[in-house]
Amino acid sequence: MIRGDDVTDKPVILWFRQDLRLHDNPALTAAAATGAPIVPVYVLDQGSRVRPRGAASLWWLDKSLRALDAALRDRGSRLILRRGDSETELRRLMAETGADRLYINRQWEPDAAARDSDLAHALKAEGVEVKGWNGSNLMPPGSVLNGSGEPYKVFTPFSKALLAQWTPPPHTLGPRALLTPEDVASDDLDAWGLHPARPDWSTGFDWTPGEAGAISALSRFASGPMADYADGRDHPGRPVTSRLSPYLHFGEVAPWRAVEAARKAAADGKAPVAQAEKFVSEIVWREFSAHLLHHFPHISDHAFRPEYDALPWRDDPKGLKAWTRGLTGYPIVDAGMRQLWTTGWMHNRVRMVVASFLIKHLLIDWREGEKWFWDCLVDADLASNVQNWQWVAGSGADASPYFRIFNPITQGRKFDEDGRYVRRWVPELARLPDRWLHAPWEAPPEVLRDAGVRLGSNYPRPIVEHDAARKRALDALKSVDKVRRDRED
DNA sequence: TTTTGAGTTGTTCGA
DNA sequence: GTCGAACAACTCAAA
Repeated sequence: MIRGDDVTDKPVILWFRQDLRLHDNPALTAAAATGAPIVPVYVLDQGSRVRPRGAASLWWLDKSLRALDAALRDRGSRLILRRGDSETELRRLMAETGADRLYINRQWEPDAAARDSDLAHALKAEGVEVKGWNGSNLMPPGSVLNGSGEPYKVFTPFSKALLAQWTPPPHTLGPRALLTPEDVASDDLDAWGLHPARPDWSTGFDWTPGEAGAISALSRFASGPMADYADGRDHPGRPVTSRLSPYLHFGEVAPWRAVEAARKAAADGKAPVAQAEKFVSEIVWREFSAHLLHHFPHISDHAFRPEYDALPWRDDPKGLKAWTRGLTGYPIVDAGMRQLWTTGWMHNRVRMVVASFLIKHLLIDWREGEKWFWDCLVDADLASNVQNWQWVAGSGADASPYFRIFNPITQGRKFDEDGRYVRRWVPELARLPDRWLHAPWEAPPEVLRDAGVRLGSNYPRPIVEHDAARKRALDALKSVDKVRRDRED
């Protein structure tokens, strides 16, 4: 047989986006199976078609791209970096390399999906083969529907339906070797300046981005802390959460690997089934968020329940600033906001408390908080961020009822009962006895003095009073409820 | 079509 | 200190 100038020798472009891993990567597996040379590329596109990444997210991306490049080099390949408009850069790369195939793991966020769809149509019309796989979710968003063919709006039935339909995909190992053309130009990652300088605010970021870090975080979690997950996950001072969220966001581990690890730990007797399934349930919440954003794209910047967009939000720049800086005078809130700023992450329980405080105690639009989280979180994920903020606001699908207003004092006493969390992140209160730690303004003067706390001087007095703020929020939220009832009359 | 049961994470009040 | 009820009905999903 004469091969001649076989078209299969033209390279395949493997466009990495939120799938920065070599194992369990469907697009990579398919690309390797073609036997053709592969051009792995990441395009940094901070343009207008999708929401630009925030600063903490870019910090993570920087390290993750380095890890991916190193893993590819171990296999004789390397990561090609380009910056600019995705379509322009991919067309340029295809022209340079003669590639006529583009393989991707699909992105499900509506804006990214629309961009990809436009790109695929345009390229296909020019004879380019464009293929996509699902590499980021247990089930592709849009594929789980109720008996009437409608999207679920309640978590529990969604979860049951998803887990009933889902079957774990087989493992695929990353290829041992990848052939990549030598002469393809790449940007210099250092020149992208993704790591902060002047000042470097990331010195407290305690993370190992990349696939190896993801696998080790998962196995560490599954072999220990997961056994106490259902209860322990609520206590921010205990190291019981998986801390897998940024790895999942960037696709450094497939979510099905996390589910599999949980179930294997349960089968091996390392964790009770109920504890492992609680963790699986959190993975399914991630699915639910993606599913909701897919079906209801407007929720990225509007309430799922439209009447909530009419809430009489307060314009309060001083309150917002105090919240972002961790200077509200409520220790559990301040601890959370400082953990976020310092480490790029916040414990889930505390995320609810600080979100409830911003929305309900300060009556500030949830979108302000969502924006701040977007910029500060290494795990910033559009679907999850928006869904969770709307859950707290009460404006989302299957959301918290409007009269549920977290009491930051009670939450602190209940979930940070030994004060470990507050003392770590609000050191100026560290010497206060447990009894007063979550409400320092109630402490007798001599207790404050002995602990070195000077309210209004080295730690703020509460910027709002809980009872009054709670009543104000209830009134405002009732007015929303009235809007809805009036409209229905 | 109608009915029925259920619904992530809370707080406050009064007995 | 502990407990149940109220908060406020509503929407969803499935039988």
